[in-house]
Parts: sequence; structure tokens; C-alpha cells
Amino acid sequence: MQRIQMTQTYSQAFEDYLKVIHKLVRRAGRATTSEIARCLDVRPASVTGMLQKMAELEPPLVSYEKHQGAVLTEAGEVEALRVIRRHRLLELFLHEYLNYSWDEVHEEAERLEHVISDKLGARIAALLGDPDRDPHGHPIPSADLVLRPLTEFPLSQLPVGGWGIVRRVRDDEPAVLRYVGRLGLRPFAPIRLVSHVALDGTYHVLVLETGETVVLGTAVAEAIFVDHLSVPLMITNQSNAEDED
Amino acid sequence: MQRIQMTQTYSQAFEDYLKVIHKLVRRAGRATTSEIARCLDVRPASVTGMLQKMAELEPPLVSYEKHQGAVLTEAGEVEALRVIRRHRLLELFLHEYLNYSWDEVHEEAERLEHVISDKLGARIAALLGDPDRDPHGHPIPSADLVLRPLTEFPLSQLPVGGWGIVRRVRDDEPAVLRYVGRLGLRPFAPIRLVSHVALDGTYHVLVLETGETVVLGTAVAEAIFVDHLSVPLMITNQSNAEDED
DNA sequence: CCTATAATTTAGTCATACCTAAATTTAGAT
DNA sequence: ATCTAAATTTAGGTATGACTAAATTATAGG
Repeated sequence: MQRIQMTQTYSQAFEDYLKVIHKLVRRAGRATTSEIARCLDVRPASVTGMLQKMAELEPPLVSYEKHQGAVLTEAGEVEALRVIRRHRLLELFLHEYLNYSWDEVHEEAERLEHVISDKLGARIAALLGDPDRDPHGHPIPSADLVLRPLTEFPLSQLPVGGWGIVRRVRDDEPAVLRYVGRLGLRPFAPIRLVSHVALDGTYHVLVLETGETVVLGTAVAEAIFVDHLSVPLMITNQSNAEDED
Repeated sequence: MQRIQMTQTYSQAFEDYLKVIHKLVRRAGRATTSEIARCLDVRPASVTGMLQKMAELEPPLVSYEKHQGAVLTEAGEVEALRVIRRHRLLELFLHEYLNYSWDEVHEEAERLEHVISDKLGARIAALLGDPDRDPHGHPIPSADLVLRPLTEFPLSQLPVGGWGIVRRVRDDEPAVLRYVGRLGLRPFAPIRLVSHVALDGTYHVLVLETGETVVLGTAVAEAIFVDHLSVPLMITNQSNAEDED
């Protein structure tokens, strides 16, 4: 009465590579050896070795040619999305049920994502009501592994004077998350880019909900992703829609 | 602002060895190479190698001499109890919050116990109200790693005619757990050993709560642990304290 | 077009944790 | 006390997935 593992399972290392390659391919069309190495904090030579292995599995997880970087195959995409789904479900679960703040969830989920069964993933998803966003606003792939396409772009690319709504914040820097959270820059927060000082690379941002204008450096302004918001008034309070700093 | 891991951390393999050695030492005073091998489903030669490594760590986790088996050192005991606490907290958590039945929790906890942080362990313990039993009745080491001493003994050792109360059931055989659970033999269930048929090794057991007398084979009777119960009446319902089958 | 630099790959190591086969030690039966 | 069977250890090997150093390929500037 041994339980059979229906689903092929890959090493933690492979799962980490798949996640990173998925991210880099989304961002740039392909994942280069050195970018993967940087993301995983390993040496490029190690990445070359792993890409060769992943490309020679049956089925292959990546399509890889020497010096050309890698992209995910169909099978690789599926596996990557499975890991990403587990990760984001776990983040939300830790946040909702175990009192984790949004800067703490990532690190714990990084380890748990590799060991939870499909059953546990499904139970967590059910408990959370089949959610589609993690605490940082990242989309959670659906149970059938469809990932909502991303429309948002870095706050740093908002036109000066333009309104936006925060959609997500990069989750891999706890310090950034704590800082940004304290400023009220959380998913769904309406904001306006008041000005950009090219001299020192700062962005002056009005946070509608607090009425405060905050000043962000480039690193932070590039870690916050927003959508355009044409009519800011629809949201909320009285008269500060035209406040100036 | 890197987070420092205050607590020394050991490989999953070491943690598994520590758990098994802890169990065997409790049971028999020391853990032999072949018993460890059987429990972990590895070859004795592999165990020898691991015992040598664990004995030469600083601090050593086991005290080991050739051909004499191993016992845990103070440090090994602490680590073993930490893993056991995580395992049992996880089992109860899965049972209470994620709809796992008592035969499902062990397998999932086996993997999770190696990756959850102290923080997550503490949050789970708090949520559960600092429990002292897992779903199978095994004691959970306290936060300061004290393990309640065991008084219970196998049902098979109950004197014929004697009353007992189920304290715990071995958790590593899902089929046994499902079977035993269906019979009502769960922790705190009062029972009476009606008779033992030496011929075929069966035990006839009255389950007070259901009024049924069930027949158990040796394997099952040795997987159920009970304490003596002098006065069965204290517990519950009307007239079946002296029911006979 | 050619060269310097950056990116990548190859070749060879290492640690972990398992394995098999063979040698050795222990322990029980006569 | 001895011999045999069981338990244990040693020796040598494998797969993973990292590393370094050296060789190779790609690319951008002149």
C-alpha cells in the first residue's frame, strides 16, 4: 500500500534553477549563464554544468546551446510554475495564518517550497480561498498553472506628474520591504510621481492614503511596480488629489 | 543586515540519524548499527560511516565505539529533541489546521521538520497553545526540550482481564493507523484486554466507547501503547463497564 | 578587420551520503 | 575453548552539485 508519487520530482537545486530561469526569461527573453549565477549566488561554471544536465534530462527542462543562454522547455515551464505557485501560496499562508510580516515570508517559503506535497499545496490553496496574489502582489499561478500576464512596470518609469497604483514590490530584500511598507507603498496603494530629480536619482512620490510625499532612491523606485491610474479620485479621500509637496 | 542563524544547523541526514538513535536508545539503551540501518532503510556500512562522522564533529553528536553501537551525547540529545519537537508540532498543526487525518500527517512532517525555522516552529506552537501531544499521542518535547517520560507499554503486555487507556499509537504505518482509528482505538480510549489467544497471537479487546470487542493481531497489539486503568467506570457511559462480547 | 575584455565553457577537485564487496570482530553453540 | 554465523567495519566506488584555474568564444571599440 505504498503511496506512489504521481508527479516527477526534481532536486531542490533544479527547482531553484527553474525559478530563476523563469524570472530571467520573462524579463529578458533568455537567461544567461552569468545572470543565473548572480541570482543563485553560485559560480558561472556551476551554472554551465547544471544547464547541460537540465538540457539532457528526459524530458529536457531547458533548451540550451553553448554561449547562447537558456530558455525553459514546456516541461521546464510547468515545473517552474509549480514551484512558483508553492512559493507564493506559502508566503500568503505564512502571512495570513502565522503572523509573518511581508518581509519575513520569502525566506521561510524559499525552504518550504521544495518539500511540500501537492496535497499540502492544495489544502493551503483551499484554506486561502484559491488566492491569486501573494503578500507582495506577485501573481500566484492558478492550479492549472496559468500565470496572469504582468502589466505593471517600475515606479521609476512612471511619467512625472502621473498617477499610478502599486501592484507589487520585489520580495527578495527584507530591508526594502520593511522600508517600503512603512511608507505605505503596499499593493493597491494609489500614488503620484510628483517629481524626479535626475541629479541624485531620487523620486518624489505622493502616497495618496497618507497624504505624505516620500523620497525614494533609484533602487527602491525600481523595486516597486505600478500600473497607470488615470483617475485617482475614484479611490478615496477628500481634497488631497491635487496636493503639491 | 544579514540575518544570523543563531543555532547550529545539521544536514537532513544527520537529523534523521539523530531521531532514530534517540528512539533506539530510549528503547534499548543503545543504538546498534544494524538497527539504525533498518530504521533508515540504508545499508549498515553507510551507518558506520555516518556514526564515525557524527562522533568526530565538534561538539560530537554521538558517543561511538567500534562494534559497540552509539548513544547520543548531550549535544546530540538536544538536536534530536529539537527535530522531534518540530516533527510533532507539525503533525498536530497539519491535523488541526489543514485537515490531515492522523495517518497522513507523519509523511508530510518527515519532510517539513528539516526545513522550518525556529521562528515558524514557535509560531505554530503558539497557535496550537503549546501542546504536549501529537495526534498519535506521542509527547511533544517542551520548548526547553524536556520530554515527558513514558509510562505506557504495548497493549500486548496488558494482563488478560485488565483495563487500560490508550495513550499512543505508532505513527509510521499509515495502514495501521487507519485500521486502528476505525476501531476507535485512539488516545484516551479506555479498553479492556478480554483475552489473548496464544495459538494465533490474537488479542481480544473491548473498546469501551463503542462497546465492541475487536480482535487484533500481534503487530497491531504491539503498535498500541496503553497505561493501566484501575477503575474504568470513572470515564463514561451507563452500563457497559461489564459488557462481555 | 582586429584585438582586448568580458562571458562562457572545460577540466579537474571536493564534500556529502549513499552503495557493494571483502575483511574483521563478536557472540552463541557445542 | 573453539568454531561458525551474524554483525560490523574497511576499502573503494557512484551521483550531486558545488568549486578553481585554464582555455575558449563572443563582442565591442578602434
